Amino acid sequence: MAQLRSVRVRFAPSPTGELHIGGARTALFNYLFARAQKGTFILRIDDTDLERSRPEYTEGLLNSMRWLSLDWDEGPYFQSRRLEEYNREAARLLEEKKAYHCYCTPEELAAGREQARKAGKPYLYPGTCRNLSREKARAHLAAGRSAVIRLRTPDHGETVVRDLIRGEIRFNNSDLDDFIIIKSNGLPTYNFASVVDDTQMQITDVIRAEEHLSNTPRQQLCIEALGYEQPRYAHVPMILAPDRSKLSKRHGAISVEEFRSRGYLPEALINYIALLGWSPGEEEIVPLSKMVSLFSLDRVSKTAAIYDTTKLTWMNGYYLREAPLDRIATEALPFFEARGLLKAPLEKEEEDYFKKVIATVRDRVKTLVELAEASTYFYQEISSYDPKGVEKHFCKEGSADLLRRAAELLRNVEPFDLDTVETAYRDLSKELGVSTGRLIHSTRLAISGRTMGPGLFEIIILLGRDKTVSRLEKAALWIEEL
RNA sequence: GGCCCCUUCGUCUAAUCGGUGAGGACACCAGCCUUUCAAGCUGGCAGCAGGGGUUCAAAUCCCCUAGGGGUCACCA
Repeated sequence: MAQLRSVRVRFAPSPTGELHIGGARTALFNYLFARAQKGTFILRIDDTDLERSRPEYTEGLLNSMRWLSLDWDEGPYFQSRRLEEYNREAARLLEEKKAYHCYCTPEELAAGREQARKAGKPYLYPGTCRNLSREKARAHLAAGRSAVIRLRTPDHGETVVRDLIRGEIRFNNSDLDDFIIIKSNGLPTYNFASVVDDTQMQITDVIRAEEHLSNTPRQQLCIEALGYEQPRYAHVPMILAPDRSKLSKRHGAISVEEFRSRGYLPEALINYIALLGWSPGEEEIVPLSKMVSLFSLDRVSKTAAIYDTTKLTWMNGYYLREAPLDRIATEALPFFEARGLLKAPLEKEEEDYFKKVIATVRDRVKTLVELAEASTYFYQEISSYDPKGVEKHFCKEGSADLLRRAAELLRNVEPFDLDTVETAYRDLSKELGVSTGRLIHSTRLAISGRTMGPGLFEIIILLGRDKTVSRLEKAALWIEEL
């Protein structure tokens, strides 16, 4: 079908918490759709819930979006600054008798619901105030009752939602009641505010989580009453927690900020969440720019996905290994600072060394937290030796001597470079009549405190002659004191 | 409970008008490589929720059952 209007989509979070991966993925899909269609991506903050909305959450939301490089073209718009729009539209509906004031108290409504529950019947607002006489209304007002505004919805017929992902979904209007569009505090409800904004902002495609599917007929009814054109809808599957329940804070790391602080790279997180509900085709490692050219809604699945950080972690390791060194250095620095290994800003020399350390260590870690952890011995003296390693490599006869001979060798070897040191080391092991492995393993433990890590000779060269020699001697002494 | 959506390896998914030994990725296991740990390479394990139809032929279409999820607020 020919595209008449250029595409306009929006991501409309409510600032009641940090951006979590479900929201991030909805934002991503909107972003991809907009970019793929050369359309406009709008950010709107749905902050009509006075109780729960916090400005600091808005700030966090924006930060997370920026960090993920989900840049938007318009906004952020704030619903709280558009209240006159909702009131104007509501007034028009009132005028046209498509909406009406309702004076029922929350207590009365709750009582009705309770009664329905007891009777095992579904509760629908009974329409008490639907055709209230002027006198009755005045009486309620005089009695100090406050009013809400409800939409007058059809009792018969059906409302059909045409969903780009799920096809036609039919709802009986008789199952829908006259729901509230303006609360007694004068603020619009979600279903109404959302619709007024979407129409006024000329949103062409509403792409959002499946949890909104059931609300869609209500919104379509609003749009119909307002006399506007319906947007297209696409409800993307939910992301569920590992226990199959709806994502919430109790499920551990689910906010973008948390992933960030746990040492995940934005490109890895983006790539991973894209795969939750969307399939790029053959290759799963897809950078954001590539995603744009590959993205289409008909490759979005209908099935809810359970998120599982195992694959994300693998992917993070991949990006950690493959990304340009400078980029990793930038991302890693805060983690090195947090461990007290470095303090920004770095001197030129410090920075060069830092990059060398990262280059040798990054191949075997999966997160930036691990990267910093695995780099400590390049910055700090050895405070303890791995106990299992001690048992294996330090407790054998002659271990201390072995290390002393190694120290002696390294003190004198020229030039102090990878090949020369390695050759000398192999020669030494022959001369001493021990396996090369034995010599290597005990050296590694002595200079890094660990049994695993980068190639030994890389560590030695990077650490430098002086530190290596002194650590070997220190270890020899330590063994003798055992 | 009413309404709505969904159901392919443990997890993410492919198989887009019915014809495949049901493909890939992560994880797991084994082997190779190797100074350790990773990485990499090779191989392996593992799935169409169940039951009925329709059809020469069903993961794919229809119905039922079961399971999961969502929603029914003066939350969004």
